[in-house]
Amino acid sequence: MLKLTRKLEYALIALSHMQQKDENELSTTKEIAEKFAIPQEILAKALQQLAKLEIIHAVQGPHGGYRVIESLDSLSFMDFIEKMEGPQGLVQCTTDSDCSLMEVCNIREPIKIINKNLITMFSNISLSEITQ
Amino acid sequence: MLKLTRKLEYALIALSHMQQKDENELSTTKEIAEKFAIPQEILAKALQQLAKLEIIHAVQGPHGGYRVIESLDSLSFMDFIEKMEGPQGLVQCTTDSDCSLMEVCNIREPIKIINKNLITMFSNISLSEITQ
DNA sequence: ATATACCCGACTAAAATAGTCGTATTTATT
DNA sequence: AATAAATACGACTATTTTAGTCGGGTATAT
Repeated sequence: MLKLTRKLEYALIALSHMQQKDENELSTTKEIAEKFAIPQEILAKALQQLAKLEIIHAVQGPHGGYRVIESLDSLSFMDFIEKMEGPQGLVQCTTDSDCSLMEVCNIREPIKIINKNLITMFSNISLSEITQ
Repeated sequence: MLKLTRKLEYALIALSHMQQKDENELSTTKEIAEKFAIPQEILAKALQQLAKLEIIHAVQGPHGGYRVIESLDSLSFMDFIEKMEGPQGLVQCTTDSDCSLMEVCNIREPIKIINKNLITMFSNISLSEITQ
């Protein structure tokens, strides 16, 4: 219920792994999948998404692979999550604004505040703090 | 992914509703379900669980219903969540300690810290702040 | 007795998450 | 030019979690 998805976990693990390497050294899906015992196909998708988001750069062909593009300092954990998984919130009405209870709901405001605090907290964490 | 379950939402709405009332006034499942357009059967279960957890008190028979027992000041949002839904954490290894990655995982420590901060934040919120 | 309300377990449905498969594309190497 | 190593990507299936339903109980005021 408050758990990160595996996709996020795998992406973070991969980013952390790539971050350790030298500037121009590439990592392949296979290499990472084997090292961390992650299903290759699903890791592949996560990496493809990271590439599309321009968080990593992809090099195709033999001897290809991925490397981190942007400094992960400048990307917050919150932005990362939302780029990967879409808008997030503790309740539907923070992202959607079409909840059937809307009119009668008696916990909307307090929950909104908690939600805001949660998002603030995650926004104050840079990705590089996680991937080192 | 970071969303509260409906069970929690319904329970909070019901608690907030009951909290408005006088000390000894009872609320029935039907009354609450109708007022907030919540499926009666599922609300019933949530209320039964709250009763079992001794957060509310049940009175059976006609003219029965529920009322809040303990002051909701003394219960934290985190405890409430875990009483209702079991142990929570951003990743499995915070609650389970049997993740296959365990040995190789390179993001365990940083995620653990974030998790701890999240739990601390939720622990510093009292239920009464939400139900007023 | 009866009706109202809580109690509870077993079941089904729906949605979100996780994982698989097949095929295409790019490109270094031979 | 052929091959092989790598990414790209959509369609599919499986699993797990969440949500909701149903059917039968028990307690008790009237």
